[in-house]
Amino acid sequence: MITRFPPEPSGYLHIGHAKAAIIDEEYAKMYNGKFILRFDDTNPEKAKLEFYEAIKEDLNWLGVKPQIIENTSDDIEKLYDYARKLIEKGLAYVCICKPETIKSNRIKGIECNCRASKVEDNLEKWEKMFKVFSKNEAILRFKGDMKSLNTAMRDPTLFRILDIPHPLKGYKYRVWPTYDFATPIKDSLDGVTHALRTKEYELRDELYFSILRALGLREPILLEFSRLEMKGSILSKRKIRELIQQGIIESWDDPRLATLRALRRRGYFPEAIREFILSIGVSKVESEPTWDLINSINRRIIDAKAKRLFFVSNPIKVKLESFPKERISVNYHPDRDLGKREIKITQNLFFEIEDLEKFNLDDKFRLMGLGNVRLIQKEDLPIVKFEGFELDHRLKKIHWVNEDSLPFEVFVPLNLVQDGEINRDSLKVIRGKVEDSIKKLNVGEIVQFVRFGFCRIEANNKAIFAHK
RNA sequence: GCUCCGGUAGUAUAGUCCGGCCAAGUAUACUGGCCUCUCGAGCCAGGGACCCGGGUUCAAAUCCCGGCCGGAGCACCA
Repeated sequence: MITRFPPEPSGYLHIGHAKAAIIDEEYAKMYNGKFILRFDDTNPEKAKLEFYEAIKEDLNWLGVKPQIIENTSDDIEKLYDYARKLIEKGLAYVCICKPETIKSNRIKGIECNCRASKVEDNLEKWEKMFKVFSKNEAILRFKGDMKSLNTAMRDPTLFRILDIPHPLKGYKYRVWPTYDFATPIKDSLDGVTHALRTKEYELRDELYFSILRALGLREPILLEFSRLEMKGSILSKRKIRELIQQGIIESWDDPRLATLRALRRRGYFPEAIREFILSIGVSKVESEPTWDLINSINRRIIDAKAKRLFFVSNPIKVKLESFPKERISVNYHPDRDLGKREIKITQNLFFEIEDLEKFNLDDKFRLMGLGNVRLIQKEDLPIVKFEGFELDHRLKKIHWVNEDSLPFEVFVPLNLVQDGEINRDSLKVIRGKVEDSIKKLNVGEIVQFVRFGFCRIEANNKAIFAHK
């Protein structure tokens, strides 16, 4: 079994691409086959050099490892040969009608005069496409069926003229094949046995096989699956570009997006993405999974690895009285041995104001890792008095930081789409103080801020929230 | 509009091809309880679904017909 993942190098990969790539790879693995990464770079107007590398990087991070990496643009000459064969067989013709005419004829199901021209004329015009004609003056079309109910069969375009440099080939070619022509031939030539693609291509199956049959080439098995949508997210390249232009989001790795780069920034593990994709499966059912599904998988994976740290939002200064020790030692994890950190007990501590407000004067509660305290003054500078170390499960427990704690920001991505509308306020910034042991951790580490959630450290003063 | 493809709990899926073991399994979410130095994890329990209508059959989530709803395609993009 040989499968292939054919992204166009015109943007960053998102979780929808991950679905295709992972399914392709898993199928090949299951049958001890091969998996090909093919850059579908037949449109020099869209392909950009940076994306070839970016896509490889992202796939590598995802843990998807192709055995073969190739570009459709490496085989343009072969595709020219097949085009010529088709013309010689009278199965393709050069159309010199105006684009508008072609369009309206297609809608009406009318054949144009070019379709009736002789093979020799077509061959001559085909040659002229390389030198004489310019863009929009001539295209090579497949002789399908202008009356077919399947509009993909109404003499689709096989080659068009594009006078723009290609990121890999420069000005070497100006006649470029379309997806509809390049894909079946490449698949067949590459030995692809099972070509998987998303549902919106279903109507093109007939064309795919017609081209292969016309050329006498081996026919792979075509399989389609539904496109992945995520609740509250935007995957469309076009729409993301608009959002960036409008300044609503910052970049392609904005944590509100579902690009692989964004997921990585938030602390999603590749294993979680894979498990999630496999749980979704390959059916044609249109579904819109919620983030809960992937979050719970990711949580299971990172729960064991994430150090627990105290981050206090909306801090309020509170005086601590009668504490007998100068420093305490607190484990990084409740049940895994991830080490511990020393915390200096300063005269004043900081609590979350929301926590403090819930307590009444004389209430007893516990400062996690430190001990039990009683609130003996609530106004002005609140004061708590130490009352002992012994654990009492009935006591409410809160987290806290000391005076050496550092200013810190957590970026919390919310749904970018809410009730069908773009939510402009979808990136919440929560400011607060974090214990200074954050300095010992590395950028990229996943932590759990106690009673807050899992976050990935982005800098020594900033983290991005993944999920609860 | 025409054509094609879908429709199982709130969400995502298993089961549909080859009808019976499905008074429908699992995950997630939710609710309650236990446990816990986190609002995290873990454990236990609970409610919750076969789009509708006909037909075939001893038997239908599964096969057939009709309808309804949803999505996609109709480019010199992929």
